[in-house]
Amino acid sequence: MKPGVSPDTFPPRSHEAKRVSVVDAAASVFCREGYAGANIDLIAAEAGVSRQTVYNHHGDKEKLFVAVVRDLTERCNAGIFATIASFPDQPTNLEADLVAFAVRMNRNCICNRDGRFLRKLIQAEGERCPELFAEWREQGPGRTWSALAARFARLAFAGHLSIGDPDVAARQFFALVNAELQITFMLGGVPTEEEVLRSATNGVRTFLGAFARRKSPAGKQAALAHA
Amino acid sequence: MKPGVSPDTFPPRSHEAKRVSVVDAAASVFCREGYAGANIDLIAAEAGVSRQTVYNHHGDKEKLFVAVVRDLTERCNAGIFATIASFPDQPTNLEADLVAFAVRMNRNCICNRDGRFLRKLIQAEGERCPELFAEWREQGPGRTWSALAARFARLAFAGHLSIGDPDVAARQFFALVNAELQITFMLGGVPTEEEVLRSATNGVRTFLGAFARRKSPAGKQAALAHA
DNA sequence: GACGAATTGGACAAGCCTGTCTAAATTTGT
DNA sequence: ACAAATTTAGACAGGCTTGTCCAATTCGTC
Repeated sequence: MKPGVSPDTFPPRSHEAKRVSVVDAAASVFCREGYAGANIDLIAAEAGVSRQTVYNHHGDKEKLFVAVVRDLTERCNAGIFATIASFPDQPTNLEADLVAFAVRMNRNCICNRDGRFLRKLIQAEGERCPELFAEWREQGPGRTWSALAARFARLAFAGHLSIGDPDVAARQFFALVNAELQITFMLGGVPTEEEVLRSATNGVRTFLGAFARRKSPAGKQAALAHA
Repeated sequence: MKPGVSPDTFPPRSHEAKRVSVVDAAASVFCREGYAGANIDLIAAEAGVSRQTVYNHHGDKEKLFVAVVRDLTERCNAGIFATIASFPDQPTNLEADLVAFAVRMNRNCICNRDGRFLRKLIQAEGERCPELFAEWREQGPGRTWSALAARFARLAFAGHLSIGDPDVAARQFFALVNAELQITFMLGGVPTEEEVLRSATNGVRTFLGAFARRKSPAGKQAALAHA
């Protein structure tokens, strides 16, 4: 019989599943307590395994930490690129499409578990492990920013935007869209769906105020008689 | 020493100076190593005092940490308000004045020692001490943001900007102006003067692209009589 | 059902850190 | 110069954590 239906206890897991459990629990504890304050016993308990299993899988605390950061980086990158794939290359309603994209990016990459944890680990331990986080910087921002800039450049090329430097525009887009969430992020909190939507709406509006083409390139925006 | 006889010179200079040394060293070590990883012996050595002196002045590690955060908050707030006082209320060249203001704010409040340390402590330990950082939130952002919003509202009232919500505009201004420094901030680094200037210039340009009055795009706005 | 591999729980040593204590040296105010 | 307060170095106990070892148990697979 399979005793895996009890919701309170851990169902039986494979070798690999336990490895993942340990990394997940370690991410949570490292974030909550900091590297020095993280306790292997607590990680083991939170993962539902014995302490010995943690050592069997990952060697020691430092190696476990590295595994956590690599894991989070990989998963976050996957989420970011998946979301970038949904960038509105051919928008029907530019403002609404960009807001929706910004909200997706927030929900799937920035505010979700992996995104919050990775950001906090980078902030807290970045200086302690220069080479590890230099690697993250190449793998993460180094690629995602240029991918995003390419999308904005395409929007501009198609006549939807009037952009000088696409890299600058991409960074400013995210700065604007998250402008009202900074303090929540700083304190490690999770913004509500309403806050995310409001910040994104305000941000996109300002972004388009600066970068939207004012001469009605495609014809649909001609309805908006501005000044 | 007779207590109460000389109310003007209560604390011997060296005594108070040592207290400050300890707080400064503690800020540095708490930031570098995290709260749990911070070692009182190291703090004492870095402050140039004995460990016992640390305990004499501040009681225990937790109290020392609280003293550090309060100290940094106070000093940062002073710097922020001093810089806000230099906000260009009557700009001669709006873009240049706003860029200069943004650069001042960065140099004096965000990138300096106190600003970097306070930000890192908030990010790293904010969740561990909710009441302490709730207090910071009231004392710091709660006041500085509304003061800044008031300055932008005045600029709008004077006809230099076309703003919907001044609070939103203030937050977006700083988001834009620091847009290109985010990763450096995240890793605890200090941007160069050139990076700060470039980010501020790009940010202000976009900000004005969204909020500058559109009536006279290329002319000198200072020529208009202020009503 | 049986066998090998993985897992568990607990004991264990070694090291580190906090916070206290003491006696000696130093500084401060008068 | 004197007396009180402060500072210092070092020792010290108590607690906690890491990483290892091991015997007993459970799991996966044939």
